[in-house]
Amino acid sequence: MFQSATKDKMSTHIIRQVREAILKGELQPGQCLPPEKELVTQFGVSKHTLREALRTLEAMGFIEIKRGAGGGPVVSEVDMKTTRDSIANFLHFQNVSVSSLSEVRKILEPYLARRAAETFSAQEIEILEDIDAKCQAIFKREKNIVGTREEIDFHVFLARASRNPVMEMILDFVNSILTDIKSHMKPGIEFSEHVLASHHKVLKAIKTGDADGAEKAMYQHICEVEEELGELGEEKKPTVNKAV
Amino acid sequence: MFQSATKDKMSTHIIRQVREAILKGELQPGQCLPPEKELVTQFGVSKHTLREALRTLEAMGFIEIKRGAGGGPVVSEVDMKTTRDSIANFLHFQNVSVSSLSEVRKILEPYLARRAAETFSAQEIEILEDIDAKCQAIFKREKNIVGTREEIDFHVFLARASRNPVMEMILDFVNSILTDIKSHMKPGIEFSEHVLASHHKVLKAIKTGDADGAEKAMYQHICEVEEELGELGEEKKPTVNKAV
DNA sequence: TGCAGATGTTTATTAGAGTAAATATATCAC
DNA sequence: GTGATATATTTACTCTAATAAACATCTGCA
Repeated sequence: MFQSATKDKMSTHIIRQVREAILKGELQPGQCLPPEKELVTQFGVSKHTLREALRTLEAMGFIEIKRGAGGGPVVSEVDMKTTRDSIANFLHFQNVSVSSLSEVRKILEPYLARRAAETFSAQEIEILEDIDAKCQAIFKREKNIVGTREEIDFHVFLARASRNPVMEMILDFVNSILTDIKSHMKPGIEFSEHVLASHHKVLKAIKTGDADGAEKAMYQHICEVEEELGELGEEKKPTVNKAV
Repeated sequence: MFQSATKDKMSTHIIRQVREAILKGELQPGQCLPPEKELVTQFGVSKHTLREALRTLEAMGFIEIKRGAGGGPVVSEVDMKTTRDSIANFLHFQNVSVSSLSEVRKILEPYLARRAAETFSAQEIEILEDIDAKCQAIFKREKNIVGTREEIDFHVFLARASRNPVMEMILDFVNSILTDIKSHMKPGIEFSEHVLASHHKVLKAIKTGDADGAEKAMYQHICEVEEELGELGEEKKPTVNKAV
């Protein structure tokens, strides 16, 4: 009914103003904000207060701060990494498990594989083959692909090709968190072998336009991963990643 | 290969330490951290530096800070609100649209409706009826249910009942963002009427254990919403929410 | 008992000064 | 001129010290 009369903190005002300016498009990603010294006078607050506000905006992913001449706060798009970390932190406090992640995968990914088989252009197939080749190369070198970005990319690319940013984001964080759990379980060499073989089966079906085959192969791949990880003992929470 | 030799900022060290302590469970949600004064001596940094670190941890959702006697930093679970905002901010910079959100819904929600019809207990059905009743009550009062939490709850509860935190989170943010877009489009009274009628159809199928019916009704509901919003003109980005 | 005020604790904000890092610019050798 | 090196400048980062505001609790008076 009435507006709350509680005086917010000064830094909150600053955060809100900058945030809204960015979301409204008045401040575009890439654009520089004035340096501390000037912002202090513009907002009429002390350096300390201003810096706290900038720190918060930085944590939210709205700005990056560079030092040195020509540096200062720069507006940036909120990126997947910031968001992924937030999701991972949230799920850490829920009972996220391999099976809960796998359930989501089993619904979404076969759908995406089918779509890929039906709609992929020659170029898209080439990219997917590239990703697959990179995985193979890593495996030859390291005898392990668990925990690499490339392993995830195979799945995320199917989502990216759908041109649906929501789908892509979901695939990204589900696979990232799952991979994080995996790498703590330290599966053996045969696990990576199975993954590569499955990817290959999916890829082949997509290449030949075999929608049913792609859907089935993907479903089976996810089930296999879930089972093999289940055998590897009790599931651990996604633990501390490097992010700060 | 070698560890990066770049000196991180002092506040980064503090953030990492506290964050890891919380993720490892050494610091439990609800637990109080020592007041600024003591943290300053424990970390051996100035008050300013410490406060910046606390501000960042606050933005990440790991702590809350209360002022006054007995106040201070309190460890808290990273909650859905923090995470939802982060996702909304991220998707703001992608081309999220009603159709991209609807595509995800069309895959996940019919599945959940089917599952509900197959497995819901009498108690769970009662809760769902309660939510539905609340929606009806709001509609009678306001002639509009768009933008209310109750509208979302109907969908999120189906996910919550699946006991899959990942699923629940996805349903929460997809429906929250969609509702945010909706409320900016200001659909008329008949839109709310259609939504309520559709919810009722889904509810009825779940109550009678009609899995096929529930699945189909939910799918149709989502398509209907997508179409009606499509007619309402070009889609707008999810705009500024109140969060700070 | 119950209310008003005093007291102590803790965060919020300010001011000012000095340090360290990154960049830009000028200088010098060739 | 070109390239490398030194210098200067810009900018964020850190620290100290002190005041103001919020909050909880205790105290004393009616």
